Amino acid sequence: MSETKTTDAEIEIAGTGTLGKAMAVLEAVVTAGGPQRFTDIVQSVGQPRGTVHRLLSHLVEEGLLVQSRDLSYEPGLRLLKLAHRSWSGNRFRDIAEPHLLRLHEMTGETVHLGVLQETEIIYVDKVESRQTVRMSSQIGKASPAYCTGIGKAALSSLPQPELMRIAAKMKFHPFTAHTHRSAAGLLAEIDEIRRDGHAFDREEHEAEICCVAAPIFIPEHDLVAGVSVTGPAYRVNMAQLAAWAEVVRETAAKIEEEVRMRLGPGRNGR
Amino acid sequence: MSETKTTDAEIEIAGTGTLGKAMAVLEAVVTAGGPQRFTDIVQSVGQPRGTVHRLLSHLVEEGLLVQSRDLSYEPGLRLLKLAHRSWSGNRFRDIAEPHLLRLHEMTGETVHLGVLQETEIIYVDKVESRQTVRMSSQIGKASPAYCTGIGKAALSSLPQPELMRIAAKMKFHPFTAHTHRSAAGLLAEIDEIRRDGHAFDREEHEAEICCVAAPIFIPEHDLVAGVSVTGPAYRVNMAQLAAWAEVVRETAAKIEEEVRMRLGPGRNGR
DNA sequence: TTGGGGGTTCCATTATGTGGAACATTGTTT
DNA sequence: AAACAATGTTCCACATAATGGAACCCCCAA
Repeated sequence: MSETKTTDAEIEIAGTGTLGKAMAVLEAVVTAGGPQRFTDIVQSVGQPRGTVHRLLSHLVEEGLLVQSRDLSYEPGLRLLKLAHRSWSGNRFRDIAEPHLLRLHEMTGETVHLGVLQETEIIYVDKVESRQTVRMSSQIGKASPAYCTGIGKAALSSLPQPELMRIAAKMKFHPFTAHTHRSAAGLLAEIDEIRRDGHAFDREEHEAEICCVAAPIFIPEHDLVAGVSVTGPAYRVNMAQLAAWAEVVRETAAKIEEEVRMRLGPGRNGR
Repeated sequence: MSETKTTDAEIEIAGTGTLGKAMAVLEAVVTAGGPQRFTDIVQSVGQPRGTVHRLLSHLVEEGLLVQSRDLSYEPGLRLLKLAHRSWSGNRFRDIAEPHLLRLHEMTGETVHLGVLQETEIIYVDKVESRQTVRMSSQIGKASPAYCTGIGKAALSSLPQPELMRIAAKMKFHPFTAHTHRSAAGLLAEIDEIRRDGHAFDREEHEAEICCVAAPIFIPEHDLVAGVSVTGPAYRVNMAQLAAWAEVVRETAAKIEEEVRMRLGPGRNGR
């Protein structure tokens, strides 16, 4: 009933019934990055005050948010707990882990594992080089696909129509002087990446940060991902990155193979 | 109405209306630690098939779960993304971080920051010693309070009635030969911890793993937490831990102070 | 062909969520 | 001190959206 209406008006921000609204509120608070007061929240999600208030109290009861003494709302610990369990139970990450460690040993630099999710890639694991200032966990961080090594590598393994669909949704924010400004440039580079089997990030997302990445593509499990080796430009120049390209490709291939082997084909033909 | 029934049978797992049920389903899948089939899930949450099925599809639409080709359900990446943002926007962790790094430099061993949540402590940050096998993220992990250094330290800062309330809810699982088997022993130790200002974990949770911890108590923000230095028993003996006790206490004190300063009093009197 | 164990869909019923408006509280202005 | 504004909370008539038992549809094995 809810869908037969074919309402063409309020598409987009609808969200799935009640759960959707609750998640929108949760997202609003979490994304804000600081304590949010009731009125702030009402504004960011465009819902009536009464509704938002009830949703908030439900979220608090569930431990997804906490309300502090000054009445503002912040993320609760339930989210961390859930995420930890979902992360440590993730088979893909688990299979990839030893390969990431090996790649780290070979290169001495930071190694990332990321999964493509529409237009962005989400980091699911990381092996750190020494003492990077920011210590653990980029885990869960989302970055745009078009300006990261893993992102471009992952995109390159998609079938062309799918690539085009996703590219059409991208917004090309110019993070640095080297960031792609439009789909055209990206798509051209993707052709090269398909030919080479690996992608570079030449300070496209963050200045002074470069990487080489290779795609991991397992369509049977709807998994489009990638591995990368990242380092500061002053330490790893392009020649160095190019020299690592092969081991990165090999690592990706091994992960791909092992995932295929251990996870088997999704038994349902399509 | 669902509660006025006073059904004494399926108490417990009620949950706040629709959101609560959805979270129960989510929790069931995430906790299982592997792909869950529809029937499994129906069993673990005691809800009718129709209901569970709808909840699952909503959770999938929201990206909290994904359904794989073989029809089984697994955690989706939305959870990681949310958790990352909530973690990196966490002021307490942010304030504590430099102190943790300093403590790590002084001791050379792994440093943890954990928050008490009823009967368990949840790790919110970690500075790793070298290459521990398990790399990043214990972050989000929950461990029982009664057998961890941070847990006992945190408990020791609670007012007695609150301590008793929580102690009454504990289930004393004997992880090792040194684990407290009952509240009595724990409470006695807590008295000592109150006197000393620090707590030890003498292989009570995991064999061969010891730690010293000190409490961080900020009632104005309902924050009961702790810091610890952890190491393998063969490398850090009790004498070593005792020697570190003071810097651990100092670190805790500094974090406490800085949090008070930067977060201010919760402006509402009570 | 029959039986059984999944998973999915239907749909009448009503419990649940909805949201506008009144209310309470605190801080600011005249 | 009275009027005002801004913010959070509560109420409640209303209808939307969740409910859950039953029918349905596979695929597989006896």
